This record gives sequence, C-alpha cells and structure tokens, in this order.
Amino acid sequence: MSQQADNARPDSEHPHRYTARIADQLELRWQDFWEKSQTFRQPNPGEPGFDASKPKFYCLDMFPYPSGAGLHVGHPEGYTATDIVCRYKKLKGFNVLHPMGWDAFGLPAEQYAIQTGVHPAITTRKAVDNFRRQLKRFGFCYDWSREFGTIDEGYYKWTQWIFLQLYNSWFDDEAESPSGLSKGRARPISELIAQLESGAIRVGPSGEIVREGLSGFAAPLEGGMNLGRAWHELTQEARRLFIDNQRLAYLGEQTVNWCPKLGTVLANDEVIDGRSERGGYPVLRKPLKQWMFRITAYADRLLEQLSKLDWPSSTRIQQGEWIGKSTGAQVDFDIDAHSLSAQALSELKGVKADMPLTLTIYTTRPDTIFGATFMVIAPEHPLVDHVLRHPTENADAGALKLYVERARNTSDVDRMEGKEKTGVFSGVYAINPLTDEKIPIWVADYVLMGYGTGAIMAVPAHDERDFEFAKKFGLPIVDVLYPRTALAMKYFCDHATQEESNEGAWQPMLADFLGVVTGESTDFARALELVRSRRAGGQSDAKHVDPSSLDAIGMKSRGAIRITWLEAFESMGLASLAQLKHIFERRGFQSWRGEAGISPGIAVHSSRPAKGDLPALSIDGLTSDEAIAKVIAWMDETGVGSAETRFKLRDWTFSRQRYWGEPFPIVFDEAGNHYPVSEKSLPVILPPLSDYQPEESEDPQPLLAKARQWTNTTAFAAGVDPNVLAPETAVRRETNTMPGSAGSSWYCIRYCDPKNSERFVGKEAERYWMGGIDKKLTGDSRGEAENASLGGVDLYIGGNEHAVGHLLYSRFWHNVLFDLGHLSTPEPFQKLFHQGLITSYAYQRADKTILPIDEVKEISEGKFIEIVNNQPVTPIVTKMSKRYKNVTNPDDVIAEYGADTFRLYEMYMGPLEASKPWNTKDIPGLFRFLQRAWRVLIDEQTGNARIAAAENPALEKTLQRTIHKAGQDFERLSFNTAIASMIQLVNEAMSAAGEKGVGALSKSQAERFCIMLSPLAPHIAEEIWSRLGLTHERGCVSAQNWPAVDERQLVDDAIEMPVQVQGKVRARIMIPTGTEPKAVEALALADEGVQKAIAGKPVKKIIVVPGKMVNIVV
RNA sequence: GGCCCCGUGGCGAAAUCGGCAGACGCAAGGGACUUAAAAUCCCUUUUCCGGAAACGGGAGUGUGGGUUCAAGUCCCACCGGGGCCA
Repeated sequence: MSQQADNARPDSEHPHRYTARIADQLELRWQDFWEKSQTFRQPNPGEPGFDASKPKFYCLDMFPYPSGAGLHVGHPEGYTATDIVCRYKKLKGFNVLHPMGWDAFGLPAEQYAIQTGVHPAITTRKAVDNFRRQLKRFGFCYDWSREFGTIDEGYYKWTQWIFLQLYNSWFDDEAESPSGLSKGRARPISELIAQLESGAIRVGPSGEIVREGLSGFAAPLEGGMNLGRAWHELTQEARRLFIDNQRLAYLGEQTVNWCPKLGTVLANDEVIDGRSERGGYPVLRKPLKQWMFRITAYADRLLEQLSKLDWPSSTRIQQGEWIGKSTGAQVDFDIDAHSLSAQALSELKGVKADMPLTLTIYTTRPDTIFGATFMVIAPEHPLVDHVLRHPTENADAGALKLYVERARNTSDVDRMEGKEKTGVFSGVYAINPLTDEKIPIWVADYVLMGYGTGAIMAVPAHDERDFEFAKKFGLPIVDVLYPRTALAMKYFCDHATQEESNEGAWQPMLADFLGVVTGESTDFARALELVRSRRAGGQSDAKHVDPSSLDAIGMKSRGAIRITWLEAFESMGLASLAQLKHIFERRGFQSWRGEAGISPGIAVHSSRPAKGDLPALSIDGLTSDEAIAKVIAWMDETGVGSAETRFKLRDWTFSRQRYWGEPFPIVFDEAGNHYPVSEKSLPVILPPLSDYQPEESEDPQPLLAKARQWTNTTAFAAGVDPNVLAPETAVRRETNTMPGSAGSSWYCIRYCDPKNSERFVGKEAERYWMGGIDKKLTGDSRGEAENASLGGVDLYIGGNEHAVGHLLYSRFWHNVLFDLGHLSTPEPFQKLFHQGLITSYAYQRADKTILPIDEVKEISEGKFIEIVNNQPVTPIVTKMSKRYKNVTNPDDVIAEYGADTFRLYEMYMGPLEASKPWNTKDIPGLFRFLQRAWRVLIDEQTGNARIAAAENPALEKTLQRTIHKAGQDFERLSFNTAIASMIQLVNEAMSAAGEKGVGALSKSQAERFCIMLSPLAPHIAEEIWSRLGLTHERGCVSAQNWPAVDERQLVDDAIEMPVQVQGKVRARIMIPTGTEPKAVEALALADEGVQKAIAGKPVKKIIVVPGKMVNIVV
C-alpha cells in the first residue's frame, strides 16, 4: 500500500505535520485517556456524579450481530452519526445515554458449531471481542460500562421473565388502555380467574369470553340466549384449556418444513421443490406445536400509535401495511343442499335438522358480490372432508383426493406464488345471496386456510387471481364495475343512432366522445350532445391522421386523445359498434379484454328485486365506497352478513427448533400440559452439548433435545413452583428455543439499568431515560413534546430492513409491559432514522453479469475492459459483496488515514439516509482537510500551537456562523453540510494565516474551533486542545460547552440582492439590512440594468422577498 | 406485481419553508515553488454563442405537460435506477 507509506512517512521538513502515523498515535492515546478517565460513563439518577439539573438524551444504535467477518463499512455509518449527535448533545449540556451491546444468539454460530463441534458461545465471544476492539478504534463515545450481550445469563434471565409475563397475561378487550389511545389492555391471568370465579365472566361454547350483562355477545342457539357456562361448572381440564387459550403466549399449531435426514427445520427459502437446498433431501410439511404471541390483540393499538411516532413515513407505511387493517364484510353463502349427497347432508346437519348450511366468507369488496360467479375453498377446509367422505356424482372424487393431498405438502409461499392456477370442482353448489344464482364451489390451493375463513367468493371480472382461475376452468365472468371510460363506451353503445353506428362513422364519434368525457367531468348525455353538434358542424374525419404529425398540425390534447383512442380501437380489433354493444350486453367487457378490471369504478349490473324474505337492493351507479356501505347495510338488515374489520397481521411464532437461543422457562408433564418455571428459578440456563450434530428423525426434534439429562427432569429440579406442580413430578423441558428477535425486542430497556439483578430494569432509571422528552427541560421547540407521553428512545438509528420485524415486535412487548405496569410509557422508539446503504462500484459485462473488480482494467478515462478478453465493461454501483471483491475493510482505511478521517469521509459522502457508493479516491480530501486544520493551529516544525495575537474580525464572523450552522446541521443529522462549512472556515483561516509561527486564529477562536470540530473528529480536536494547553486547565474537549453565538454576527449590514425582470436575474443591488420593501422596490427600479431590461414597458407588479430577491413583472 | 425512495457538471453532492442552481470535496487542466519528484499554494473547470479580455447573451436539474410573479423543490403522466414486501 504505497499511499500508506506516503501518509505515514515522517517528513523531515515538517516533523510535526498531521500524518497517518501521528493520527494513529494520538488516536490511541486519546482513546486510552477517555477510557482511563471514564469520560463517557453516564451515571444513572441516584448514582454519584449524576447531575439532575441536565436534560436527558437517549440515543441508540441498532446493536450488531457479531459475525466472524468483523465490521464492514456499513456498521460505522450509523454509529458515527449517533456518536456525533451524542458528543454534540453532551456539549449542549445533556445527560446522554449512548450504549452498545451484542445481538449474539443466532444461526451462523450454531452452524459453525455443527461443522466444528466448537460451542457457539466460544465463537461468539471471539467475534464480540473483535467487534468491540474495532468499535473502540473509531473513538465512539459509548458508555461501555453498560455493555451486555443477549447471550449473557444476566440478560436472558429477564428475556425469559418477559416471556413469563406474556404467558401469565390475557388481553382484556373491554378494559381501558392506560395510554388512553385505544381500547383493551393486557392484564394478569390471575385477574381473569378472579372474574371467572366471581361470575363476571363466563365461558362461551367455543371457549370465548362471555360477560355478564353482555349476553348479545354469545351466538343465539335454539332454546334461548346462551350465557355460557360458569367457572364452577367446568372440569379442571376445561378450565385449563380455557385459560391457556387466553394467554398472550400460547401454544399454537404451525406447519414447518422438517427435513428428517438433516434433522432440522428449514426456512421456506431453504426448500426447493420439496427438497432441501443443502443436500437435496426430502422435506416434509409437519404441523408442530409452537409458542405464539397474541400480537394480533394489539393490532389496532400498534397501528393507532404508529402515527404518533417521529419515524420515516416509509417505515410507518410499511408497518401499517404489515398490520393491514381492512374493513369489509363477513357474508354467509347458503350451500345448495340438493348438491350434497344424502350422507354428507345428514352428517353436516347433525342433530339440528333445520340449521341452514352456510359457507362463511370474508371480503373487502362486498360491492362486487353481484359478480361472484363461483366460490373457492382451501383444500384444508372442513367442507372438503365431508365431500371426500361422501362424494357426489358431480365431483371427481379421485382427483379431488389427490389434489388435496398434494396441496397439503406445499408451503403457503409456494401456493401463493404458483403461476398456473390449479383446482378441482367439489361437486357442491352455493347460492349467491344477492343474485340467488347457484354457483359452484371449487377447491383450489390459492386460497389458504390460515387466512380469513379459508373460503372466498370469487369475482373473476374484478380480481386477477379469480380471473385467471375462471379463464382456465371456463367459469362465467360477469362485469359489475366499470371505470369511467368503460362506462362511457357502454353509454355510447346504448345511445348511438343508426347513422352513428355505421362503419367509418362510429370510431371518430366514439373517440371524440371519450375525449370529452376524459377531459372534463361532463355528464354523458351532455357530452354526447356536444360531440354530435361538433360533428354536424362539419369537422373533418380524423381517422387517418398520423399521430406523429400531431405537432405539425397543432392539435392539442383533445386531438391527441382522439388519436390514442382510434389506435386503441384498432388494436382492440373491433370490427363494428354492434360487436362492442354485444360485449356490453353480455356483461363481458373484462372477459373480452382478457384481464380483470381492478381500477376503481362505478357499479353496474348490481340490482336485485325483492324476493322471499329479502328486500330489493340496487347499487348501480354508486362508487365503490358508497356501494360497500349500502351492501353492508342491506346485509346487516337481512342477516346475510355483517361489517367486519380484519388485520393482515398474524400472531408471532416464537419457537425455533434450534440450539443457540434462549431456552423457554416452560416444562411439560406426562400428559403434555405446560407449566412455567418460577420467576425465582430463572434463568433457565442453556446446557452445553457434547456434540452438535443433528440426528436423523421422522419427527421434528430440536437439537436441544439431545441434552437428555437436562430435558428429562423433575418439577423441583426445573424450578417449578411446588404449588403449581409437586416437586417430584417427572417433567420434560421445552426443547425449542426463542428466536433472535427475543433478545432484541427489549434491549433498549435494559441499557437503562443493565446490571440490575432485582428487576429487568430499575423503575427510576427506566422512567428517566425512556420517559419521553420533557419540553421544559430541553427547551425543544420542534413539537416533539406533543408526543412525549408515548416516550421511548430519543433517537434510534439503524437500517430499514428491520422496518416490520424487530421494530414491530419491540413495540408489542413494550406495550404489553406498559399495560402490566412494568414500564412508564408504551412506545420504545420515539424518533427513528434509517441510515442508507453503503454501496460500491463494480463492473458489468454486456450480458449484465457482474465481474470482480480485480478482473478489470481502465484503459483510458472512464473506459474499462475485462482483462482476459479485452471486452468493454461498464462501471455500475451495486452492493458490496465478497463475490465482486469490492468490499472495504474499515481496519485498512483506519491504518491508512486514521479514524478521524474515516469518520469524516463516511459522513461527508452524502445525506445519511441516502444510499451512496464508497469511493476510495475521495478519502484524501477529508484527510487533507484535517491536515489543514492542524496546520492552521499547530506549527509543523515545532509541534507547538500557533496563536494569533489579535482577533481577525472577518474570521470571527465566519467562525460564529460556522458554529451556528454546524449546530443546526448536527440537530438535523446533516453532517455532510456541517463538514463542508467547516472546510470553508479552515480554508479561509489558511488564507488569512500570517508568517511562520503566527497563527490565524486567536486563542479563544482556536478553543471554539476545537470544540466545534470535536463531535466529528474527536481525537484531533482533543490533541489540538491539549497543545493549546487547555486540557490541564479545563479538562478534555469532550467535556466542554458548545460555544455561544452572538446573533448579531449572523446578519450582514448590507446584502446583495438579485433583481429579476420576468423571472430572470438582470441586476444585483446592495441593500442595507432592514430596508423596507417599498424602499427596496425604489432602489431596484432605480438600477440602470433593471431599467434597460424593462425597456420602457409598464411595470405590472413588483414582488419583494425580504432578504432574498426582487422580481419585477412587466 | 404492490408499496416507498431517488434521477442536478466527468464523479460524490449542495440548494433546510416555492425565491440567485451547482456550495464543499474528488478528478482533470494550467501555473508557482523544486535539480527533480512528492507535498504545499494559486488559477480554471455545466454548456452553447459573442469577445483579445473584462464581460455580455442564450440554454440548462431524466422526459412531456400543468400550477405560480417565480419550480431542482408543488401537481399529473411517462422513462430510468434503487430499496422493501410478495
């Protein structure tokens, strides 16, 4: 590395020049100093050294997963940003919480263990040590005394404790939420039991809660209202079942990809065509009991509070869509009893012979129900079982059986992705309650049982998947909705005169009509009249106009629209208007177009007369919103259906069939009932294994089950409360472990009080650090205080790949712990920011393949060839990847330039949130900036400080303005512009520098400069500060106060103001600050250049923007 | 496919609330210093037209429209790139 040699070489003429060698020395020295003097240790309230008079600032980085590869340049980007903000906030007099730790459970360490037999803890500790060393080398001001890893027993003890909190809670949707923002909150199970015992809550027929006085809650059964059963009427078993179904952490059945040969569960993307990606062994889809969190109970609240967070809107949108609230209707379709076999019918009806057989569906588009021409049920739907047992003549039972079996072994993802639609007719029909038509029920795998009711009404004309399905199986497709243009075409067909329908006449006529209709919102009748009168006026037939000649003949938008339509008719292959008319009469426009009409529109063909008990309904002519409301009202009235709110959000699967994770504090007795380990027996420590090889097995067996001694134990040994289970009871421990998201869902809380062994976090510390911004303390005027009640970290920076997972799960836990009274606020992260991706350059061949950068040569400026074959390649920007050999290692850059230069470079690359390419060539620019800053203040011969005797007033002004701008820019995370203005200041000081040994800046100016620079480049700032002799006197630069700015220095006596005439700058005039707008007008008009530009024309208007510019309109 | 973000000099970018487009850095070219090189310092660098020059004039922020006294910034449509989800 020749550059390194150059930077590091001692310069005989300038022995004290800022070189890489000097940077390295002083950086290590100051890092040592900070550590020894505990500069960045932040005491908690109540601890010695805590200053209660200061406001707080909690700034958090997304903690890293310490991989064996060490840091990449993406890590320090966000970390440098938070470091700058924290150092700045300290200078501004805040108590700053800025911690770092490790997200250390996870798959790579486990896989390494499987390969080598080395315990994951050992690999992980090694990786952590390396990460810590690398991070310290950047000089980040973390309070390392708060460091912990998710794998620390002292930490995961509390992760397990939080699991038990959820296990021992239920969601009371009638209770007032403590945040007051939405209904419902988590409450201890013991309170549920108390209410059951008192009779306030009874147990409904399907295990739901029935409240006293709210009998309407229960479904009506023959013989009166069902009030549920009382607690004392239930067996022990029934009570347990009921309670377990109410817990926020519960055992649910989920299907997993189990590979018997590998002895492990695989993720969906590790399975290819039913075989493992690794090894190609068969993979089975097996149902497995797994721990789930009832996050769905919080869906509404998580959505509601989202809007109150200071988060990037894209993240709020993403999370909102993930929660996926939709309002629609639940509709009952009667099953046509005649289409069922007698046996199926009697079995389905059971004892209640009069009960109508219905298929319940959920739809967000009840306005399209008139177009529901068939139904689709999932292969797992219970109706399928009945049909299989008692098939009718209509159905091909063999095909159906085969189809259902195959679908069950396909993952949901594959079923959703399957391009070609598949399905089998069940032989059974349902009745569309609006059209009263008999419609077939099909079984198809594009409908999932786990989603909605496992049944849909198919509206092929207006749903893409239903359309494809209908087309493939020849099912009817009926339009019930037209966008404006289609509606206009239909109107024209209905109203065209005989003459207008003639060949040659109808196309331009219709084109003009559509042009008028799209251009303006005229009603159709008036539009048609208008077009007719124009035609009568003798406008030429535009049929044969070449669209490219449009400009030449000066045709404006209407002409263009007409040409477009004529072309459209051509490509549609419409032979005659009669044909089009026929299409509309058949309600077959979408079918004829060959795709579903999914754009919004107006309902058509959607009316029914009164029939039987059911009243008439028409939604024709209504927009979707209006139509939906009207249909739902009709359904409510008739009992056919009801309005229903649904969420896309699913409950959170929390079990992993892995070893390297937190064990669950749960044991099972021989009957398979689960019991919690008592809180005082936590943590349940992850046992080491002698051998990490998974075992071949037909049934899913987590690796942890190999620790047989540990797994099979007694209630006493496992730490179960003797009141819950007798000590000598034989129990089996839960052998699943928690997922990676467990530890990361609450680490932000633990940092407030990481050493606490009594509680997961000390109440006072949590209240102080997470308690939201107090307006009075910060003097913050940016309006965040409005949201103070939601609380949380004041600034959280990390990548946007966690937009839904981590950020949603953390919010859920935080809300639950808040409901249970363990936390003072409901939200973990008040302000969130995503740093952009750091990309890199690579080269692309003509066929779009990318090749490693070391296989490319630059032959002339901007021209690159592939070395082996001399083929030209184009430079592109892409992700850093080992494959392309375009990865930068931070250690190398620091060795070459020092950490301060690295920090500056990453912050100077561009806006923090933008993704930006790494360009090694740009780094010396920032190194030279630090060199110049050093040279301004340090004599390169002697190494002593250079100080000007007198203060240069022009420099003073620039300095103060730079301080002002830097402060503003730090607040808004705009580090690139802060650096730019400091470069300008240094350049100005360089020009102003006097002879040798005499500096440009006075001592006071030098001091303020050092403080201002210190958040960005803390080491060099400390060094210059100490050479100014200030460290002994006043302590290190990191402990100073941000310099005050004199407001008067920010305004000029006079400013140059551009004068525009018709929006073009014609002159520049000097205007004294504070001149009245009227006087500015006069000065502008008096200017010679302005007069010339006006050229005697009358002045219509003068706009004066004070302090900015003047615009004269003539 | 859906959602979100972004298109400004040779490159990274700036323009914070609709008010002088291109700050600052890189690269390139020229010069000073030097035996030489490195380092350092100074000058030029969006583009076209006119001019010896000072300077003057026109165009210009992906494309096409729109709103406005004024648009990189706001609105509509399209093209291109990226991210996330599927």
